[in-house]
Formats: sequence, structure tokens, C-alpha cells
Amino acid sequence: MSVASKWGSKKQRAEAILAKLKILYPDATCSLDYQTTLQLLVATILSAQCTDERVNKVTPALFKRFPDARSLAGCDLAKPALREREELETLIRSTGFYRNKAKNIQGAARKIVAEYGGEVPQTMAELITLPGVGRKTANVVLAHGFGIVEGVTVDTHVKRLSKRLGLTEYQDPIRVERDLMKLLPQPDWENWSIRLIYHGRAICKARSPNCDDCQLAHLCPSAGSSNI
DNA sequence: ATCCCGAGGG
DNA sequence: CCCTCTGGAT
Repeated sequence: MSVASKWGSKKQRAEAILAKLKILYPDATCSLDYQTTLQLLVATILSAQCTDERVNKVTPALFKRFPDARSLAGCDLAKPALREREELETLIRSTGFYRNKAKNIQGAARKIVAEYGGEVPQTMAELITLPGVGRKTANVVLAHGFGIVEGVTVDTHVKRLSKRLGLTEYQDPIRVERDLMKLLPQPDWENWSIRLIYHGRAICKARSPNCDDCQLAHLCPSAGSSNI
């Protein structure tokens, strides 16, 4: 029996999954800790290939030492930039990829100071010109920082679960995003990602998905299968 | 396709 | 030991 005949159309199933997610995770929000949009941007860059829990362990000291774009850019310090970057690297070291992340955070901060008056720009086109900022990071900053939903945030969890749920065949995040944008109502794009991430962390884990405890199993073509 | 990178789980 | 964690640049 085909997936379509057993579960209805892809779009119907997507909306049924969305409705169930809203019940399962009614209060789901971005789990990164931050006070300003700049801090949200920095925390999101740090979250690459790293748990949010770990990011939240380093950001209190990080944001105390470097509270805004100007301080991250090194403009208000007499110290040479290299010394400053080493200090930044030390503060974020445990998040992994720390050399690239430090370089990107400082590069992004400098560009924000030089070209945007120290304020995080509010468009996708501008955000993705910042070093270390791709479409995923830009979507997070736009949605949570500015309330602008231009697309669906596709990270490792959203990609994995959307594929397991039979809503896309692709691996490429851009194509996954395009499929999800067609299947889901625009006002739900952002909360879809947040809730799917919660579900991915708690139940539909990358290595060993807990299909026995999954409230979406009746809507999932991969449930109980080893073919995932 | 490959590299960057540490920490935690199994 | 190997895999994964809210990726992005080359």
C-alpha cells in the first residue's frame, strides 16, 4: 500500500502532524538564552553542531565580556585584534569549531558596526552576507529576533524528521525548506521548526528513534522501521 | 566532498 | 571506539 493511500495526501498528513505537535509541545520556544538580537545572532552561530544546552553554558560569560557588536568587533579596546580573538576563542571553546566560530562572530560584528550602525540587519539578503551566517541562522534571527518569517528553519533535526515523516525526499536543506514551505501554512513555519526540534531531541533521535513512545507514529511512514 | 572541533552518549 | 549536536565556507 502506498504512503498516500494509507495516510492521505502529504499536505493533509503535514497538517495533522503540525496539529499534533502543537498539542505535544504547546509552550515550545527558542531554547537559546539571549537578551538582544545581536546576542541571538551570536548564540545561533555558536549552536552549529552543538547542543543549545552547551551554548547556554558559555554565553553568560561571553555576553558579560562582549555585550554588543562594538565590543565584539574590538573597536573600544586598545588590545590588538589578535589578542581579542584569542580571548573570544577561549570563552566559546567548548562549543566546538571554536576557531571558525570566533573568526565569524568577530567578522560579523565588525560588518554590523561598519555597515549597519551596530544593529543586526533585518533582511535575509543582508544577514547571509555576514560571515558564518547561512540561511538557517538567518531564519532563526529573523523569526525570533524580528518576528519576520521568510522561510522554514531547517537544521539537522528538521531535516531528519521531515524526511522520516515522508514530507521530503531531499537531503539538501534548501530543497527540504522548499518542500516544507509548500506543505505548511506560512504562519506555522517558525513554530514547526521549534516543535520538530523538541521532538527530535526527546523522541525521534538521530541514532535511536523511540518509535514506541512517539505520539506521531500513526502519521509516520518510518515508524518502527529500520529503514531510517 | 571536505573541513572545522569539543563534549557527551552508547 | 563511533555517532551526534538547531551549519557554513571552501
